[in-house]
Amino acid sequence: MAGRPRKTEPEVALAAAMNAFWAKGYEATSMSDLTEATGLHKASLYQTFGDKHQLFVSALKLYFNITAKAQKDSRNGEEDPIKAIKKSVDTTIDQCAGGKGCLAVNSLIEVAPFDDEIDRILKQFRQRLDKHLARLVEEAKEKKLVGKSVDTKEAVRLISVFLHGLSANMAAGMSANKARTLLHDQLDLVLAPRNKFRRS
Amino acid sequence: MAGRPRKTEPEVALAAAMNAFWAKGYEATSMSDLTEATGLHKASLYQTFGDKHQLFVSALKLYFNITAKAQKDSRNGEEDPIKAIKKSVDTTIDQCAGGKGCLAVNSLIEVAPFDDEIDRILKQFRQRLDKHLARLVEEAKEKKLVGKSVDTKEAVRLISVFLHGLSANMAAGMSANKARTLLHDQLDLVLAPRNKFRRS
DNA sequence: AACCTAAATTACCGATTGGTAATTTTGGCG
DNA sequence: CGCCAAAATTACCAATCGGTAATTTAGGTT
Repeated sequence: MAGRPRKTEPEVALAAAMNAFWAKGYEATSMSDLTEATGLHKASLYQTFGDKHQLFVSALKLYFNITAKAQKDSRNGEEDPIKAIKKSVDTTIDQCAGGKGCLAVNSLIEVAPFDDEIDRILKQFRQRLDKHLARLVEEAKEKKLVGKSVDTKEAVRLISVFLHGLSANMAAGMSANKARTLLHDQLDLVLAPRNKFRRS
Repeated sequence: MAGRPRKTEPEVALAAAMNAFWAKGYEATSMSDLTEATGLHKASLYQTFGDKHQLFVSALKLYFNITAKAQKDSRNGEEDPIKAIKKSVDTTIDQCAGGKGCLAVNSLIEVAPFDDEIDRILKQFRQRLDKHLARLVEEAKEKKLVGKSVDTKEAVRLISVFLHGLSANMAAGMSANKARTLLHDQLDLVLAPRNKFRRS
């Protein structure tokens, strides 16, 4: 029934491939980069994961599962929703550290504009994270930790877009500490009670 | 003294090359894409601009000159520094419109991490734009249009990072209108008098 | 031990990549 | 006109790209 045993588990190889794409981007990561990263020969990669594009899709999905799990974990044992928000976004920052940025944001710029499937996946991913943040903001509003005047959707968007910007900067060398500092300032700004006096 | 007259001015070809890089990114833009875009044959491109990398450097520099000029123009005839800030960033948004994002931000993610020269150029570019914004914020503070408590450097960073995030989102389809709306909210937040009550 | 199955590996493919050398065309100028 | 310089063009290159077919190796099963 069983043939020759595999020397590398597909999950391990997929994680290695994900890291390769993460480090160099989709186009710049060649099949030979992937064989080197995974330890699998080219033909084995094709047999196990399909072509380069399918492998990238699988890698992206793995990235999302890892990210989603990290987000969930960051919530564990944290009652204060504000602190939960901070832990959540800090987790995101940590993921972007090391000059890599966020794989999702990198792909958003590099491949989503020319690839409908990737675009769909990334949109879905973004929506999931936004909803996660939105729930926390709503919770904070219910617990009066944040003013009613704060529009949840708007606040989430302002945070989300800011995170995209941080990822871009971290991909190009911004330190995790600086990113965290800026992010916390942004959170304070967005979640603070709004003053009603708007400039024209 | 003079040889055969050129049928395409180098500046025109360079602008076309810049648009090609802008539309597809550095890696994904092949020499044959560039010949098609510029109308010049491959060998002519090499003779005029050097290799692909040098051409990209020249294209980036052109992009910066165009951007700097647009920023300057947006200031003309505008007394109110706050309005000048809005016009300035709106100009940036307009430049990112059409699903292309900002060439500088795209390159920041795609090529800066692996290319010291590009990294240097982009850093310089960012600093220049930040200084431009900083001048306007300072001016606004002097004219009491913005509270003293606003830290100029910090405010500029918050705006700049946000712009990066918008560029990433616009590259993946966010409309210019939505981007403008978010950006204006961000400006209102950042430039509004800060409340001193910070959450822990 | 022989067999079967599936993973590993080798060898190969056409197309495209970035990049050059050699040649032809074109117009200004003496 | 005829020469010259520079742009245009053609033809070519090795290397690498993503992708496949054929073959070898290894281990569980009978």
